[in-house]
Amino acid sequence: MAAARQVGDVEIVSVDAMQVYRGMDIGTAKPTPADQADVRHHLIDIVDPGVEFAVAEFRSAAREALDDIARRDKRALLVAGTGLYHRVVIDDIELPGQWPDIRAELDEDAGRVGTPVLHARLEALDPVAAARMEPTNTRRVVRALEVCIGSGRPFSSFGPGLDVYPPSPIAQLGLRWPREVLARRIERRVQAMIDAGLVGEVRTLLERPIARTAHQALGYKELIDHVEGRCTLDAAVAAIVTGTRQLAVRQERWFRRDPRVRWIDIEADPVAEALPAVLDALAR
RNA sequence: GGCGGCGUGGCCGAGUGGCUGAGGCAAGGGCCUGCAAAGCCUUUUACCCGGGUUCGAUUCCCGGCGCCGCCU
Repeated sequence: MAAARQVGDVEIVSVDAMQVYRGMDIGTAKPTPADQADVRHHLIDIVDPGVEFAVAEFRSAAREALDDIARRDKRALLVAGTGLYHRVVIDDIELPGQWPDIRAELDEDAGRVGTPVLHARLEALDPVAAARMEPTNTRRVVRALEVCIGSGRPFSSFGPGLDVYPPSPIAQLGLRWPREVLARRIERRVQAMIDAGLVGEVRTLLERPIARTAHQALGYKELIDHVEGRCTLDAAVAAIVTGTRQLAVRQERWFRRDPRVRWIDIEADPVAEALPAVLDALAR
């Protein structure tokens, strides 16, 4: 926000798997209405929580937003929380497509015979892909098989893979906090969300159907458990805090692998400490 | 004061006279091509203290300390 305000012709693009959902405001730490009125934001509130929404849909929406911004001679400042979504937006990753029937069958098989058996099947169809995943990782094994069977091509033949980082005109900055500081900030942030009425937001959300992706959002799934009587509020809050801490570590690890990211170690004030680098990147 | 129970790694929690120590959580390290705020892999750390029995005790006995429950 500080950078966008200062520069003027910049619009913010949220690259976040959960801020896309309407009605999930407090728990996803969405920019306030005031902030959104001040600087134009994209990809926030674009879909109903009842809708199944995933990386492919996100990418098309992101492309449209970026085109729109370019057409109006503005510049985009992407703010990323979701590593996979971010990658797919900036790097032209080939997404193989979906075969729901095959997938449903595979999911059922996984439950019945166990994922390692499916992994063995994958090994026969696509040894390269099989070697790249743990035999127990149901999600990945099922998806790889779904693509092999559905497309008739090995899963590993799609695109160069996420581990290749081609040169990009997009400057990437990563802000990094010391773990202990981060832990304390997360505790405060979660408490602030509760104080701001997150439980009520969850109750409202539950009045209508929620699709899988929205349902598993950190801060929401725990509070749904509480609201539906499966745990105390304190337990839910504690789970959100540790879950957020773990997410932050996973995010850092994900982005750390991208050699194109330039890291800025924050000591106390992210705005003061990162703003020069952001402005510098925008100046190019 | 009496009686009973308990005391295991950062936390919860099984268990055993030796075959080197279930599991879960947390923490550390890592993975990731359509659920990604999700999913998965991996690593580290013990048996309250003192004495005794025994070839050998975290496990049995005695004492101490601490905690919990019941009684007075």
